[in-house]
Amino acid sequence: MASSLEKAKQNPDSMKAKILTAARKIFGEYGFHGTTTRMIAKAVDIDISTLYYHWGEKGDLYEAVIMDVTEGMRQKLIEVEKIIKGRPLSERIRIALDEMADYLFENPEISNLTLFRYFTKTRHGSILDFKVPEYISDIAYSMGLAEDRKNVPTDAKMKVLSIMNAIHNFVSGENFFRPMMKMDRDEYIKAAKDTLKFFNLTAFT
Amino acid sequence: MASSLEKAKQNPDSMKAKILTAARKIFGEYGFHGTTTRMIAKAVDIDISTLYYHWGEKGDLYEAVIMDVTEGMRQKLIEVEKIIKGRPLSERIRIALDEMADYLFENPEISNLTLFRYFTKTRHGSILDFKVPEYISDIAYSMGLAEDRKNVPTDAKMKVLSIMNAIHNFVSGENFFRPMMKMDRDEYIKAAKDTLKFFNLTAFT
DNA sequence: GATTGATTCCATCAAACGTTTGAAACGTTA
DNA sequence: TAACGTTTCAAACGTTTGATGGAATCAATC
Repeated sequence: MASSLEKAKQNPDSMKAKILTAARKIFGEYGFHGTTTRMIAKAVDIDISTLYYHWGEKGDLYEAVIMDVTEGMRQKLIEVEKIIKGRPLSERIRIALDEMADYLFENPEISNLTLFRYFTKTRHGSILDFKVPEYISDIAYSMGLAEDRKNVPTDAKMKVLSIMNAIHNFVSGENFFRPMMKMDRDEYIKAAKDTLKFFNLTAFT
Repeated sequence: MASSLEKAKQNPDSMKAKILTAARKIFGEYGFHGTTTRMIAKAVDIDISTLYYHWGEKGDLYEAVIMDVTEGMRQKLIEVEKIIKGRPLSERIRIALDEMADYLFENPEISNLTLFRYFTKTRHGSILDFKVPEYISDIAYSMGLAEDRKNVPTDAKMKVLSIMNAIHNFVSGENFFRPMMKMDRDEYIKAAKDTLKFFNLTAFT
Protein backbone atom coordinates (compact mmCIF):
# COMPACT_ATOMS: atom_id res chain seq x y z
CA MET A 1 0.00 0.00 0.00
CA ALA A 2 2.69 2.46 1.02
CA SER A 3 4.98 1.38 -1.78
CA SER A 4 2.11 1.78 -4.19
CA LEU A 5 1.72 5.35 -3.03
CA GLU A 6 5.40 6.10 -3.35
CA LYS A 7 5.53 4.63 -6.81
CA ALA A 8 2.62 6.79 -7.85
CA LYS A 9 4.31 9.93 -6.60
CA GLN A 10 7.63 9.15 -8.27
CA ASN A 11 6.24 10.11 -11.63
CA PRO A 12 3.71 12.92 -11.18
CA ASP A 13 2.54 12.50 -14.78
CA SER A 14 1.56 8.90 -14.26
CA MET A 15 -2.14 8.22 -14.29
CA LYS A 16 -2.02 6.90 -10.76
CA ALA A 17 -0.42 10.12 -9.51
CA LYS A 18 -2.85 12.32 -11.41
CA ILE A 19 -5.78 10.49 -9.89
CA LEU A 20 -4.27 10.84 -6.43
CA THR A 21 -3.80 14.57 -6.86
CA ALA A 22 -7.34 15.09 -8.06
CA ALA A 23 -8.75 12.84 -5.35
CA ARG A 24 -6.86 14.76 -2.71
CA LYS A 25 -8.38 18.00 -3.86
CA ILE A 26 -11.93 16.71 -4.21
CA PHE A 27 -11.98 14.65 -1.03
CA GLY A 28 -10.66 17.78 0.65
CA GLU A 29 -13.52 19.87 -0.66
CA TYR A 30 -16.43 17.53 -0.22
CA GLY A 31 -15.34 14.97 2.34
CA PHE A 32 -15.52 11.23 1.95
CA HIS A 33 -19.26 10.84 1.57
CA GLY A 34 -19.61 14.06 -0.37
CA THR A 35 -17.21 12.80 -3.00
CA THR A 36 -18.21 10.29 -5.66
CA THR A 37 -15.77 8.21 -7.62
CA ARG A 38 -17.25 9.69 -10.76
CA MET A 39 -16.42 13.21 -9.62
CA ILE A 40 -12.76 12.26 -9.34
CA ALA A 41 -12.75 10.46 -12.67
CA LYS A 42 -14.32 13.47 -14.33
CA ALA A 43 -11.70 15.81 -12.83
CA VAL A 44 -8.93 13.69 -14.34
CA ASP A 45 -11.02 13.25 -17.50
CA ILE A 46 -10.90 9.47 -17.48
CA ASP A 47 -13.45 6.72 -17.26
CA ILE A 48 -14.42 5.49 -13.81
CA SER A 49 -13.18 2.02 -14.50
CA THR A 50 -9.74 3.47 -15.16
CA LEU A 51 -9.84 4.91 -11.69
CA TYR A 52 -10.81 1.54 -10.26
CA TYR A 53 -8.10 -0.19 -12.23
CA HIS A 54 -5.46 1.99 -10.60
CA TRP A 55 -6.70 2.37 -7.07
CA GLY A 56 -9.33 -0.21 -6.30
CA GLU A 57 -12.15 0.79 -4.06
CA LYS A 58 -12.98 4.30 -2.96
CA GLY A 59 -11.90 3.67 0.61
CA ASP A 60 -8.44 2.61 -0.51
CA LEU A 61 -7.98 5.74 -2.57
CA TYR A 62 -9.12 7.85 0.36
CA GLU A 63 -6.67 6.06 2.60
CA ALA A 64 -3.88 6.79 0.13
CA VAL A 65 -4.87 10.46 0.08
CA ILE A 66 -4.75 10.64 3.88
CA MET A 67 -1.31 9.07 3.93
CA ASP A 68 -0.12 11.44 1.24
CA VAL A 69 -1.35 14.43 3.18
CA THR A 70 0.07 13.18 6.47
CA GLU A 71 3.44 12.61 4.86
CA GLY A 72 3.40 16.14 3.42
CA MET A 73 2.74 17.58 6.86
CA ARG A 74 5.54 15.54 8.36
CA GLN A 75 7.97 16.80 5.73
CA LYS A 76 6.93 20.40 6.23
CA LEU A 77 7.34 20.11 9.98
CA ILE A 78 10.86 18.74 9.59
CA GLU A 79 11.63 21.63 7.27
CA VAL A 80 10.30 24.17 9.77
CA GLU A 81 12.18 22.61 12.64
CA LYS A 82 15.42 23.07 10.71
CA ILE A 83 14.69 26.76 10.14
CA ILE A 84 13.88 27.62 13.74
CA LYS A 85 16.58 25.54 15.40
CA GLY A 86 18.71 27.55 17.83
CA ARG A 87 16.63 30.73 17.71
CA PRO A 88 14.96 32.28 20.76
CA LEU A 89 11.50 30.99 21.62
CA SER A 90 9.41 33.95 20.54
CA GLU A 91 11.11 33.97 17.17
CA ARG A 92 10.67 30.21 16.85
CA ILE A 93 6.95 30.55 17.42
CA ARG A 94 6.58 33.46 15.06
CA ILE A 95 8.39 31.73 12.23
CA ALA A 96 6.73 28.38 12.78
CA LEU A 97 3.26 29.91 12.72
CA ASP A 98 4.03 31.88 9.56
CA GLU A 99 5.50 28.89 7.81
CA MET A 100 2.74 26.48 8.72
CA ALA A 101 0.02 28.99 7.91
CA ASP A 102 1.54 29.71 4.49
CA TYR A 103 1.92 26.03 3.75
CA LEU A 104 -1.65 25.21 4.72
CA PHE A 105 -3.19 28.21 2.99
CA GLU A 106 -1.46 26.98 -0.15
CA ASN A 107 -2.72 23.45 0.41
CA PRO A 108 -6.08 23.88 2.10
CA GLU A 109 -7.09 20.27 1.37
CA ILE A 110 -4.64 19.27 4.09
CA SER A 111 -6.53 21.24 6.71
CA ASN A 112 -9.86 20.12 5.37
CA LEU A 113 -8.95 16.48 5.32
CA THR A 114 -7.36 16.66 8.74
CA LEU A 115 -10.42 18.22 10.32
CA PHE A 116 -12.76 15.94 8.40
CA ARG A 117 -10.93 13.00 9.82
CA TYR A 118 -11.19 14.30 13.33
CA PHE A 119 -14.90 14.89 13.27
CA THR A 120 -16.51 12.57 10.75
CA LYS A 121 -17.83 9.16 11.51
CA THR A 122 -18.11 6.78 8.65
CA ARG A 123 -21.23 4.69 8.19
CA HIS A 124 -19.40 1.55 7.30
CA GLY A 125 -17.44 1.73 10.55
CA SER A 126 -14.39 1.06 8.44
CA ILE A 127 -10.74 1.50 9.21
CA LEU A 128 -10.22 5.18 8.64
CA ASP A 129 -9.14 5.78 12.21
CA PHE A 130 -5.51 4.89 11.73
CA LYS A 131 -2.39 7.02 11.85
CA VAL A 132 -2.94 9.36 14.73
CA PRO A 133 -0.63 12.34 14.20
CA GLU A 134 2.51 11.25 15.98
CA TYR A 135 4.22 14.53 15.18
CA ILE A 136 2.29 16.25 17.95
CA SER A 137 4.95 15.13 20.40
CA ASP A 138 7.73 16.31 18.11
CA ILE A 139 6.25 19.79 17.91
CA ALA A 140 5.87 19.94 21.67
CA TYR A 141 9.50 19.02 22.09
CA SER A 142 10.62 21.50 19.49
CA MET A 143 8.68 24.22 21.32
CA GLY A 144 10.50 23.46 24.53
CA LEU A 145 7.38 22.08 26.19
CA ALA A 146 9.08 18.78 26.96
CA GLU A 147 12.59 17.72 27.85
CA ASP A 148 12.19 14.25 26.47
CA ARG A 149 10.95 13.81 22.93
CA LYS A 150 9.61 10.38 23.77
CA ASN A 151 7.88 11.41 26.96
CA VAL A 152 5.78 14.52 26.42
CA PRO A 153 3.33 15.51 29.16
CA THR A 154 -0.31 15.49 28.15
CA ASP A 155 -0.91 19.16 28.83
CA ALA A 156 1.85 19.95 26.37
CA LYS A 157 0.21 17.72 23.77
CA MET A 158 -3.11 19.43 24.36
CA LYS A 159 -1.51 22.80 23.76
CA VAL A 160 0.10 21.68 20.53
CA LEU A 161 -3.17 20.15 19.39
CA SER A 162 -4.87 23.43 20.11
CA ILE A 163 -2.35 25.41 18.09
CA MET A 164 -2.46 23.08 15.10
CA ASN A 165 -6.24 23.06 15.10
CA ALA A 166 -6.35 26.84 15.30
CA ILE A 167 -4.36 27.08 12.08
CA HIS A 168 -6.48 24.44 10.40
CA ASN A 169 -9.63 26.29 11.44
CA PHE A 170 -8.60 29.52 9.80
CA VAL A 171 -7.54 27.74 6.64
CA SER A 172 -10.56 25.48 6.30
CA GLY A 173 -12.99 28.12 7.42
CA GLU A 174 -11.80 30.75 4.98
CA ASN A 175 -14.81 30.48 2.70
CA PHE A 176 -17.05 30.92 5.67
CA PHE A 177 -15.19 33.49 7.74
CA ARG A 178 -13.72 35.75 5.09
CA PRO A 179 -17.00 37.04 3.65
CA MET A 180 -18.16 37.79 7.16
CA MET A 181 -15.02 39.85 7.77
CA LYS A 182 -15.24 41.48 4.36
CA MET A 183 -11.56 40.95 3.67
CA ASP A 184 -9.67 39.90 0.57
CA ARG A 185 -7.51 36.82 0.69
CA ASP A 186 -4.24 38.49 1.67
CA GLU A 187 -5.87 40.54 4.38
CA TYR A 188 -7.52 37.44 5.74
CA ILE A 189 -4.30 35.44 5.82
CA LYS A 190 -2.55 38.27 7.60
CA ALA A 191 -5.37 38.63 10.10
CA ALA A 192 -5.33 34.90 10.74
CA LYS A 193 -1.60 34.92 11.35
CA ASP A 194 -1.86 37.93 13.66
CA THR A 195 -4.58 36.24 15.67
CA LEU A 196 -2.52 33.09 15.99
CA LYS A 197 0.47 35.09 17.16
CA PHE A 198 -1.65 37.06 19.58
CA PHE A 199 -2.67 33.93 21.45
CA ASN A 200 0.58 32.02 21.20
CA LEU A 201 3.15 34.73 21.80
CA THR A 202 1.44 35.99 24.92
CA ALA A 203 0.92 32.45 26.16
CA PHE A 204 4.44 31.15 25.66
CA THR A 205 6.70 34.17 26.23
CA MET B 1 -40.11 27.45 8.11
CA ALA B 2 -39.18 29.06 11.42
CA SER B 3 -42.70 28.78 12.77
CA SER B 4 -42.77 25.17 11.71
CA LEU B 5 -39.66 24.57 13.77
CA GLU B 6 -41.07 26.35 16.80
CA LYS B 7 -44.28 24.40 16.59
CA ALA B 8 -42.34 21.16 16.46
CA LYS B 9 -40.36 22.05 19.54
CA GLN B 10 -43.40 23.09 21.54
CA ASN B 11 -44.37 19.47 22.06
CA PRO B 12 -41.25 17.32 22.30
CA ASP B 13 -43.34 14.15 22.03
CA SER B 14 -44.74 15.11 18.66
CA MET B 15 -43.51 13.08 15.75
CA LYS B 16 -42.08 16.17 14.11
CA ALA B 17 -40.03 16.98 17.21
CA LYS B 18 -38.84 13.41 17.61
CA ILE B 19 -37.65 13.37 14.02
CA LEU B 20 -35.86 16.67 14.52
CA THR B 21 -34.07 15.42 17.62
CA ALA B 22 -32.94 12.22 15.92
CA ALA B 23 -31.92 14.09 12.79
CA ARG B 24 -29.87 16.53 14.84
CA LYS B 25 -27.96 13.72 16.44
CA ILE B 26 -27.36 11.74 13.26
CA PHE B 27 -26.52 14.70 11.03
CA GLY B 28 -24.11 15.68 13.80
CA GLU B 29 -22.41 12.33 13.71
CA TYR B 30 -22.23 11.65 10.00
CA GLY B 31 -22.61 15.01 8.32
CA PHE B 32 -25.07 15.86 5.59
CA HIS B 33 -23.88 13.45 2.94
CA GLY B 34 -23.01 10.76 5.44
CA THR B 35 -26.58 10.72 6.69
CA THR B 36 -29.42 9.02 4.83
CA THR B 37 -33.06 9.73 5.39
CA ARG B 38 -33.48 6.05 6.15
CA MET B 39 -30.99 6.25 9.00
CA ILE B 40 -33.07 8.97 10.62
CA ALA B 41 -36.34 7.14 10.04
CA LYS B 42 -34.90 3.99 11.56
CA ALA B 43 -33.70 5.89 14.64
CA VAL B 44 -37.23 7.15 15.24
CA ASP B 45 -38.62 3.77 14.24
CA ILE B 46 -40.91 5.11 11.58
CA ASP B 47 -41.31 4.62 7.87
CA ILE B 48 -39.38 6.82 5.50
CA SER B 49 -42.48 8.38 4.06
CA THR B 50 -43.60 9.50 7.51
CA LEU B 51 -40.40 11.46 7.73
CA TYR B 52 -41.05 13.02 4.35
CA TYR B 53 -44.61 13.76 5.31
CA HIS B 54 -43.44 15.87 8.24
CA TRP B 55 -40.33 17.56 6.94
CA GLY B 56 -40.24 17.33 3.18
CA GLU B 57 -36.87 16.98 1.56
CA LYS B 58 -33.64 16.09 3.34
CA GLY B 59 -32.17 19.55 2.81
CA ASP B 60 -35.11 21.19 4.55
CA LEU B 61 -34.76 18.92 7.56
CA TYR B 62 -31.05 19.66 7.69
CA GLU B 63 -31.78 23.36 7.52
CA ALA B 64 -34.20 23.03 10.43
CA VAL B 65 -31.55 21.18 12.42
CA ILE B 66 -29.02 23.94 11.80
CA MET B 67 -31.50 26.58 12.90
CA ASP B 68 -32.35 24.57 15.98
CA VAL B 69 -28.69 24.26 16.90
CA THR B 70 -27.97 27.92 16.19
CA GLU B 71 -30.88 28.99 18.34
CA GLY B 72 -29.65 26.78 21.17
CA MET B 73 -26.23 28.41 21.01
CA ARG B 74 -27.77 31.86 21.03
CA GLN B 75 -29.81 31.03 24.13
CA LYS B 76 -26.82 29.59 25.95
CA LEU B 77 -24.74 32.65 25.16
CA ILE B 78 -27.43 34.95 26.54
CA GLU B 79 -27.53 32.82 29.67
CA VAL B 80 -23.76 32.99 30.06
CA GLU B 81 -23.68 36.72 29.51
CA LYS B 82 -26.13 37.15 32.38
CA ILE B 83 -23.93 35.11 34.71
CA ILE B 84 -20.70 36.95 34.00
CA LYS B 85 -22.10 40.47 33.87
CA GLY B 86 -20.28 42.87 36.17
CA ARG B 87 -17.46 40.52 37.14
CA PRO B 88 -13.77 41.21 36.48
CA LEU B 89 -12.42 40.13 33.10
CA SER B 90 -10.38 37.11 34.13
CA GLU B 91 -13.34 35.71 36.02
CA ARG B 92 -15.62 36.42 33.08
CA ILE B 93 -13.37 34.46 30.78
CA ARG B 94 -12.97 31.58 33.17
CA ILE B 95 -16.69 31.18 33.72
CA ALA B 96 -17.61 31.66 30.09
CA LEU B 97 -15.14 29.00 28.96
CA ASP B 98 -16.34 26.55 31.60
CA GLU B 99 -19.98 27.14 30.79
CA MET B 100 -19.60 26.89 27.05
CA ALA B 101 -17.38 23.83 27.27
CA ASP B 102 -19.84 22.06 29.54
CA TYR B 103 -22.74 22.94 27.29
CA LEU B 104 -21.00 21.72 24.16
CA PHE B 105 -19.59 18.56 25.72
CA GLU B 106 -23.17 17.73 26.66
CA ASN B 107 -24.39 18.50 23.15
CA PRO B 108 -21.52 17.55 20.89
CA GLU B 109 -23.73 17.57 17.78
CA ILE B 110 -23.66 21.33 18.05
CA SER B 111 -19.91 21.46 17.66
CA ASN B 112 -19.95 18.82 14.98
CA LEU B 113 -22.61 20.53 12.94
CA THR B 114 -21.00 23.92 13.35
CA LEU B 115 -17.63 22.70 12.13
CA PHE B 116 -19.23 20.64 9.38
CA ARG B 117 -20.92 23.75 8.16
CA TYR B 118 -17.73 25.74 8.17
CA PHE B 119 -15.71 23.26 6.20
CA THR B 120 -17.99 21.20 4.01
CA LYS B 121 -18.95 22.03 0.49
CA THR B 122 -22.13 20.51 -0.81
CA ARG B 123 -22.26 18.88 -4.21
CA HIS B 124 -25.55 20.33 -5.20
CA GLY B 125 -24.25 23.84 -4.58
CA SER B 126 -27.39 24.40 -2.57
CA ILE B 127 -28.23 27.06 -0.06
CA LEU B 128 -26.73 25.77 3.11
CA ASP B 129 -24.49 28.81 3.50
CA PHE B 130 -27.00 30.97 5.33
CA LYS B 131 -27.04 32.31 8.86
CA VAL B 132 -23.50 33.34 9.59
CA PRO B 133 -23.14 33.39 13.38
CA GLU B 134 -24.05 36.95 14.25
CA TYR B 135 -23.35 36.35 17.91
CA ILE B 136 -19.63 36.60 17.27
CA SER B 137 -19.91 40.37 17.63
CA ASP B 138 -21.94 40.02 20.80
CA ILE B 139 -19.29 37.86 22.42
CA ALA B 140 -16.57 40.31 21.43
CA TYR B 141 -18.51 43.14 23.00
CA SER B 142 -19.20 41.12 26.13
CA MET B 143 -15.48 40.38 26.43
CA GLY B 144 -14.68 44.06 26.35
CA LEU B 145 -13.02 43.81 22.95
CA ALA B 146 -15.29 46.47 21.47
CA GLU B 147 -16.94 49.61 22.78
CA ASP B 148 -19.78 49.48 20.31
CA ARG B 149 -21.80 46.29 19.99
CA LYS B 150 -22.71 47.18 16.43
CA ASN B 151 -19.20 48.11 15.35
CA VAL B 152 -16.73 45.45 16.37
CA PRO B 153 -13.22 45.62 14.89
CA THR B 154 -12.25 42.67 12.72
CA ASP B 155 -9.30 41.63 14.86
CA ALA B 156 -11.68 41.26 17.79
CA LYS B 157 -13.98 39.10 15.68
CA MET B 158 -11.06 36.95 14.62
CA LYS B 159 -10.12 36.41 18.25
CA VAL B 160 -13.62 35.40 19.21
CA LEU B 161 -13.82 33.07 16.22
CA SER B 162 -10.59 31.51 17.33
CA ILE B 163 -11.84 30.92 20.85
CA MET B 164 -15.16 29.44 19.76
CA ASN B 165 -13.47 27.14 17.29
CA ALA B 166 -10.98 26.00 19.90
CA ILE B 167 -13.83 24.81 22.10
CA HIS B 168 -15.58 23.15 19.18
CA ASN B 169 -12.36 21.38 18.23
CA PHE B 170 -11.91 19.80 21.62
CA VAL B 171 -15.53 18.71 21.73
CA SER B 172 -15.76 17.36 18.21
CA GLY B 173 -12.31 15.86 18.30
CA GLU B 174 -12.83 13.96 21.51
CA ASN B 175 -13.12 10.57 19.86
CA PHE B 176 -9.90 11.22 18.06
CA PHE B 177 -7.83 13.02 20.68
CA ARG B 178 -8.83 11.27 23.86
CA PRO B 179 -7.49 7.81 22.98
CA MET B 180 -4.23 9.42 21.97
CA MET B 181 -4.01 11.10 25.38
CA LYS B 182 -5.15 7.98 27.19
CA MET B 183 -7.59 9.90 29.36
CA ASP B 184 -11.07 9.11 30.53
CA ARG B 185 -13.87 11.48 29.68
CA ASP B 186 -13.71 13.67 32.79
CA GLU B 187 -9.95 13.99 32.61
CA TYR B 188 -10.20 14.96 28.98
CA ILE B 189 -12.84 17.62 29.60
CA LYS B 190 -10.75 19.08 32.40
CA ALA B 191 -7.62 19.05 30.25
CA ALA B 192 -9.50 20.75 27.44
CA LYS B 193 -10.78 23.46 29.75
CA ASP B 194 -7.33 24.00 31.24
CA THR B 195 -5.81 24.34 27.80
CA LEU B 196 -8.47 26.84 26.78
CA LYS B 197 -7.82 28.87 29.92
CA PHE B 198 -4.09 28.70 29.43
CA PHE B 199 -4.33 30.44 26.08
CA ASN B 200 -7.12 32.85 26.86
CA LEU B 201 -6.26 33.99 30.36
CA THR B 202 -2.68 34.82 29.46
CA ALA B 203 -3.77 36.52 26.27
CA PHE B 204 -6.50 38.73 27.74
CA THR B 205 -5.32 39.54 31.26
C1' DG C 1 -71.91 5.05 13.28
C1' DA C 2 -70.82 7.70 9.35
C1' DT C 3 -67.70 11.64 7.83
C1' DT C 4 -63.75 13.91 7.74
C1' DG C 5 -58.94 15.27 8.13
C1' DA C 6 -54.58 14.13 9.78
C1' DT C 7 -51.25 10.66 10.15
C1' DT C 8 -48.91 6.32 9.20
C1' DC C 9 -47.09 2.56 6.42
C1' DC C 10 -46.37 -0.43 2.17
C1' DA C 11 -44.86 -0.57 -2.29
C1' DT C 12 -42.56 1.54 -5.64
C1' DC C 13 -39.98 4.81 -8.64
C1' DA C 14 -36.01 6.92 -11.19
C1' DA C 15 -31.58 8.47 -10.49
C1' DA C 16 -27.17 8.03 -8.58
C1' DC C 17 -24.03 5.18 -6.41
C1' DG C 18 -19.74 1.89 -6.02
C1' DT C 19 -17.95 -1.64 -8.58
C1' DT C 20 -16.98 -5.19 -12.30
C1' DT C 21 -16.62 -7.29 -16.84
C1' DG C 22 -14.74 -7.87 -21.34
C1' DA C 23 -12.75 -6.15 -24.97
C1' DA C 24 -10.22 -2.81 -27.45
C1' DA C 25 -5.80 0.16 -28.04
C1' DC C 26 -1.16 0.91 -26.69
C1' DG C 27 3.87 0.45 -26.49
C1' DT C 28 7.48 -3.06 -25.69
C1' DT C 29 10.02 -7.09 -26.20
C1' DA C 30 11.06 -11.57 -28.56
C1' DT D 1 5.06 -9.90 -36.80
C1' DA D 2 3.62 -12.18 -33.07
C1' DA D 3 3.05 -12.25 -28.31
C1' DC D 4 3.13 -9.58 -24.17
C1' DG D 5 1.72 -6.74 -20.16
C1' DT D 6 -0.24 -2.29 -19.44
C1' DT D 7 -3.64 1.06 -19.87
C1' DT D 8 -8.03 2.65 -21.36
C1' DC D 9 -12.98 2.63 -22.16
C1' DA D 10 -17.99 1.43 -23.04
C1' DA D 11 -21.40 -0.97 -20.96
C1' DA D 12 -23.57 -2.96 -17.46
C1' DC D 13 -24.23 -5.02 -12.73
C1' DG D 14 -26.66 -4.89 -8.21
C1' DT D 15 -27.55 -1.69 -4.47
C1' DT D 16 -28.64 2.45 -2.17
C1' DT D 17 -30.36 6.83 -2.42
C1' DG D 18 -33.99 10.61 -2.17
C1' DA D 19 -38.60 10.92 -2.98
C1' DT D 20 -43.81 9.82 -4.02
C1' DG D 21 -48.65 7.83 -4.58
C1' DG D 22 -52.14 5.41 -2.54
C1' DA D 23 -54.22 2.55 0.67
C1' DA D 24 -54.91 1.78 5.58
C1' DT D 25 -55.38 3.58 10.23
C1' DC D 26 -56.55 6.70 13.75
C1' DA D 27 -59.00 10.48 16.36
C1' DA D 28 -62.16 13.75 16.60
C1' DT D 29 -66.71 15.71 15.06
C1' DC D 30 -71.30 15.44 13.71
